[in-house]
Amino acid sequence: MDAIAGGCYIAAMSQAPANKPSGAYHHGDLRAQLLDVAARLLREEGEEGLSMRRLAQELGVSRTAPYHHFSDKHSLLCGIAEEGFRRFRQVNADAELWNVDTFSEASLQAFVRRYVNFAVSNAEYYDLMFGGKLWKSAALTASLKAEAYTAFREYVDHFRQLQAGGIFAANFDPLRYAQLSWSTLHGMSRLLIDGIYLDSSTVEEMCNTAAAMFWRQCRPLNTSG
Amino acid sequence: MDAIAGGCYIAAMSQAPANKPSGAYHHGDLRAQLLDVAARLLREEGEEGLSMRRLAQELGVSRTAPYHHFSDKHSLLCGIAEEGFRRFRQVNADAELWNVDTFSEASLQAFVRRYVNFAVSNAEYYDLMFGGKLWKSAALTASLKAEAYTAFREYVDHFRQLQAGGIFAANFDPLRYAQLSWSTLHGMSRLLIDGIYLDSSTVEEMCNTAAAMFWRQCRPLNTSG
DNA sequence: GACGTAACTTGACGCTGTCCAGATGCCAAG
DNA sequence: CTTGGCATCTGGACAGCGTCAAGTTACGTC
Repeated sequence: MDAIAGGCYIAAMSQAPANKPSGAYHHGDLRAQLLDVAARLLREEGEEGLSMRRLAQELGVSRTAPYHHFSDKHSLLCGIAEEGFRRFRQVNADAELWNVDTFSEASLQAFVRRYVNFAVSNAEYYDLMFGGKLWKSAALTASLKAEAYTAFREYVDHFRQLQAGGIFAANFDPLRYAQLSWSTLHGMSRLLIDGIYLDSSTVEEMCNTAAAMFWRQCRPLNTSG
Repeated sequence: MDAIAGGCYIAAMSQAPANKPSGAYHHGDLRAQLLDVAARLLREEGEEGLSMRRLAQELGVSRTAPYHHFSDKHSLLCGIAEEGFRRFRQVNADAELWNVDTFSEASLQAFVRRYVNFAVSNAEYYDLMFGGKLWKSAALTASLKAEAYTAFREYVDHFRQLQAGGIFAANFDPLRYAQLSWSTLHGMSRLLIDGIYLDSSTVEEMCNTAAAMFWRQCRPLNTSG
């Protein structure tokens, strides 16, 4: 018992050691591992597969050890969501996609596919990032709130910049457009994740149809009234 | 105790008595009341406010009494969802809305508003009807499955009939269109319910924008290519 | 009045999140 | 080297959960 608990028997050095400001004491970066294993449990067995006790057991520590890194289960979930937003950045990140000069229906298509693909293949994060479980609780971690707002602001900003570039109709409202298109993306993702669209073979076609709809919606009308 | 539990002291006759095949024995239609109170608990305190034990206590019966009407908690939730679909019917029901001769952007507007309004003001039902909690479990009640598929088929059929009426573009795919528009409706509803769109004062405007987008999407293009 | 059966109760089991009081082991100051 | 402080970790305990098994009540029907 002493021999096991005593040393840093789990390699915490495989990644850059300067990455973790205060990890690697007894167990070796337990906090990061809690987040990882928790996400894995969520992915593999769903919401009910994750319990604080089992999480601890999975990592070979006592039931209450996780509480020294997360004040409660809610705060652990916030931590997972935060990690999700960190991964989510790359969906919005590709500057070329939102380039004013090259922006086209194909750009929208690529973006829609990216978004839905992220949501589906990171469902365990997506659920927490944009699900009522955390948001309805009204007690989001400050850092999580910041991540979330940043993500949405970036999304809206893309449309603002495109409009500033003059490629949208004059009465185009970037904020409204962002909300609406995000609703569609979110709805598609949710229905896919939740298994309500059983037939996921048509996902690509649906993404293209969505992109076509977005494209049509953001260009000037050909007829008036 | 005997006096209370003995008689049908709760009026089960206020509705048509033929409605319930096997209710009103000791407690007086416990099954229906379980569904009602469970929905109320969900509405008032969220998912975590509903437990089988508390539900029983709330109705003044023993912990396990509910298990004689629902085999487990999952099946109770299915029952609630089913009731939700029963209430949902009126959203799709208005035949005038889908009348081929009078169909217009205003019809879509009215429908979108109806859908979102139903979702938001029946959130406790909506969550179960279209949420992963039940659908991912892959063990839906047969009756619930039937209700759900009927609801979606009716929705798609509206668009099929409109296309048969010749008011859509020839290459218009009713199924794809139904999936996509439903995604948008579902996404808006979820974001509102989950408190991610904090500003619900712009809901009406968003609904109108969505209807405009749907309308634009289902009419023939003015330009080709 | 007797009986079958639906409705209900009580006790128990293992699980959960979390509080609490202590134990352990590292780092830095004396 | 010793000492103290502190982050980390531990085990016990408590209330609550879903649910199973066995027993009890009360009704409708013969």
